[in-house]
Amino acid sequence: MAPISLTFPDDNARDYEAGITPAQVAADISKSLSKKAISATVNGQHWDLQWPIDADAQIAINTMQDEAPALELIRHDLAHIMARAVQEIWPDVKVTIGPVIDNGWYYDFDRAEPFTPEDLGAIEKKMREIINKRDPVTTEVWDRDRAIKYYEANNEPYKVELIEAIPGSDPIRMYWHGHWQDLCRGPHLQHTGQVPADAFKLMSVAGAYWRGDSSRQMLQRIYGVAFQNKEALRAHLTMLEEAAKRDHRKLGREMDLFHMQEEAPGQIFWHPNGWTIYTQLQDYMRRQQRRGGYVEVNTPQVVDRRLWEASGHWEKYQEHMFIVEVDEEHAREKSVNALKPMNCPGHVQVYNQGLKSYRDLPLRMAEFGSCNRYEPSGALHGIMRVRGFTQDDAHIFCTEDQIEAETARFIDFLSEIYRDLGFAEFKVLFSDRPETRAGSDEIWDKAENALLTATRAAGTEPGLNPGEGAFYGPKLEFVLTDAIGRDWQCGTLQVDFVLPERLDATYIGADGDKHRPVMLHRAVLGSFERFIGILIEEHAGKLPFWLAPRQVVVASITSEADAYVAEVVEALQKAGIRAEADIRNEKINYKVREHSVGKVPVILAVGHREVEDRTVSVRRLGEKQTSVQPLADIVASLGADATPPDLA
RNA sequence: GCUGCUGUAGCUCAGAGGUAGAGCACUCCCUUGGUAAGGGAGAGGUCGAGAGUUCGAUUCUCUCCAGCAGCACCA
Repeated sequence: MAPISLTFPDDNARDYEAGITPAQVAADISKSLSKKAISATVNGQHWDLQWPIDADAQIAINTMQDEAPALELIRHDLAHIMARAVQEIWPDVKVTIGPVIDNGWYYDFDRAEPFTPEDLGAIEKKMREIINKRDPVTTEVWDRDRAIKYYEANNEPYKVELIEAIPGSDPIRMYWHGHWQDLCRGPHLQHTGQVPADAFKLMSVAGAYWRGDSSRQMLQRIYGVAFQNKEALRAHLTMLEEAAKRDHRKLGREMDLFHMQEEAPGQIFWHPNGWTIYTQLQDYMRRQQRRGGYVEVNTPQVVDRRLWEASGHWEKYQEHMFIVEVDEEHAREKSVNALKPMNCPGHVQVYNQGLKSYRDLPLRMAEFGSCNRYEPSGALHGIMRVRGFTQDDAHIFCTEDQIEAETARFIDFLSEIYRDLGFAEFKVLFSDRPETRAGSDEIWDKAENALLTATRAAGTEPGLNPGEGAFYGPKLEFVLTDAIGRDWQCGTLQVDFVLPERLDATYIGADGDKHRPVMLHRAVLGSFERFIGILIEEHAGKLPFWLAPRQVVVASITSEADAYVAEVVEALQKAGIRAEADIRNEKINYKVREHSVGKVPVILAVGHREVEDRTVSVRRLGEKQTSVQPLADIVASLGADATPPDLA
């Protein structure tokens, strides 16, 4: 074999025979490294200690001190160890796939009986036994037919299907954890004992479709989390507990913001407190939109099917629409209507009134559009995914040449609003052309380039969602994250070549001929409902002062202060502050606790001293310290705090 | 929509084949208390809905509805 040169992170190089494995390299360096090694990084690629190296390369030997490879291996080996444990307990269970995910892994199984929470305990116990056995991990590359025959003989049809899907040029890699075998691309640890036995936990079982296809077998997926040590696991579990306290459904109850009930699934009963947030946000958005060059319109809720047929919704979206048929006896006309699931067709109707000139473009038409969509029952989630919601929707009618400038303008617009609302960071995703689509490649090129160029010009490199664009055009998604790390699309910008055509929108160009405008569908918040949900979770209920539904509670310490409490409340209200009195016959401790739990940002306590001095004792949410201030001062400073960011 | 789990007082939850309990919240009384729960009394439930088994069902079975987790969906 020809010698090869391996270069280490310290830039020293050593010569080895081609085909040498990192395990041998580690052994060559030192006995202790050989024991501690978990994997290698070869030319930037994560490399199993058993894989041969055939050419000159950069190499680093990883140990448990190297966080990224360590975590990947711990989680990946645990996926295999869990699958082995399951098959040792229930030999007839069929195994499928088990990848590493954020914080842990999952593995999908085909088993007739459901896994119970008690089963999870039994599996965990078995996993620890396997870890304690310190079984060696070994790997071989097999011939494709041999691997298929092997799995057919072992009655593992899912593995056969996986192999059939592996491209012909790729090796079929087999792994063994002790006697237990799995198809896997690797890499893995040296032996099961390298996995920390006290730093993982099985979390839950849920259904998952085989290969993510809802027309296929539903499997049982077991989720686990794992870390490098017990402390990190504990920290993660604590974080989950803390996140649960920020859940908008819980805070919505505690802060008396809204409720939902069986009779109206996926729809929200807003309480006075919640509706205050909603209207504050809407007022703010309305001001921003005016400033941003939008005109505001409003369009009908219940619309004859003819329009939905023309727009294409009847064909493509009907299963998500609430269809309204009036009882024939009462119907004036026997039409079939649908509640609008989107505002776009309505906006085109407004656009189509009167001839438009190229001088009218870009025309930015906004609506706080109430939409109803029959979302699948399993998709509903608090106020974040609902069946009745209001979008801060707008459609920009423009020419192809204006797409880029309008996109840039929109990203600026959205960024400022997100910043005002406390979201300095957000993800941007770019979805390009799907396989089935309308419009020529030429026009797609143009639209995709416009979106990308404008996004990059705004200083953001979007993530790519390949092939996930709508059939009518590419899109940008602006994604925010909830308390437990689930992503929610809020803002969006979508180019649409199709709807103007279908609904015959035109403008007269400088040449005197009719032309088709392009439509940009765009939303900043997405929907008020979802955005408020995110806002609550982001702030753990402690909303910025200007959005807080109850900004100030003035609490009496003694009933002799009642008259002064009323005076303070009135002064605050005159300054535009949402203030209320609490003169109940309760101790100040009780009142402070109750309003703190209710996330009221400022509590003003008044007793004899304050009445005497015409002051208030100020306590801000989350602070133990109080300060005494003259009434006039606090009215002025809270009045300033209450000013929305765009008016400050 | 699919898989699994759950549904008892306004909230958080306990309970059992013989028609229900706690804490908090609520109402009243006592208490006027200085920054996260003062004391006492009282009221409050068709045990998610319907059907079946049973002498008897809130408890067991089935169907439906809703919620939760995940998957699929998300113009």
